[in-house]
Amino acid sequence: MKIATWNVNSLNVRKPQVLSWLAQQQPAILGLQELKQVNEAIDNSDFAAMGYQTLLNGQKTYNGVALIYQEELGEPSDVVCDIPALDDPQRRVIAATFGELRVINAYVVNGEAIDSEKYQYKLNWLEAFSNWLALEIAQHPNLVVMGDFNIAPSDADVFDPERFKDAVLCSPPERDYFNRLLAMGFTDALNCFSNEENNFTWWDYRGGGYRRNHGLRIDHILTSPAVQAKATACHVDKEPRGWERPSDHAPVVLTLA
DNA sequence: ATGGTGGCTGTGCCA
Repeated sequence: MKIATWNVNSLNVRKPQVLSWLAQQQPAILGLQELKQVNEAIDNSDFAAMGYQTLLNGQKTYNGVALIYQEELGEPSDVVCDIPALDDPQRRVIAATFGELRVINAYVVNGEAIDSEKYQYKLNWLEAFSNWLALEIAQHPNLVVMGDFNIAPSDADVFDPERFKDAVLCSPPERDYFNRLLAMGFTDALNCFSNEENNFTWWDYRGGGYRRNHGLRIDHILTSPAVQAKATACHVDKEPRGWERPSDHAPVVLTLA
């Protein structure tokens, strides 16, 4: 059983690629970020024809997240589209329970630059997000938290650490929030299974980032201990990043026994 | 080289 996350940077543009990738990889659950569409603009029948159902939390132009899941998983329960205790008009989270498995899919704030207001919004957002995850991991032994975290956890996750030193995506306060999640008992699944250097998930469109492998590892899958015990692999699927008109992110895939 | 590209909007914003 595979669980995956992918920032598609517009579902409208990337939907054919998402459908191709679903057919190729057959994940049980796929978390998408940056739909950039409202729910009403998304035609679920394309997914249904392939045996997938959708849970959508869309937004016009920016943000927007979804969970795409195999219909044989049955009806999900406890669907949540907002972080409790955070008044946030931006559509950045969607969570649901599939049988015994709780899944949270998130598009963390980018933050732009550490001297910007958006960076403060990011830290406030991460505070509420981490508080919520502490409650969730206490309630759900089988929990997966995945998505675009917009945090490179360590210098090994950055193609040029000097260039990104103390910059947004890499600053100590952001990394502190990521480490806070690990301290709660989550495992960084990709980091656990792959010791490869340069295991990047995002490459800037600008400056030939992908061609030069100027990437960062900012998309993650975090597993609770009971889920991690069932995990047999976790990897970045770089193939779609090389397709025509790609997203700037590659999918990350967790395999469970 | 303080740039570059891409998506969506609306003549800029966001990543």
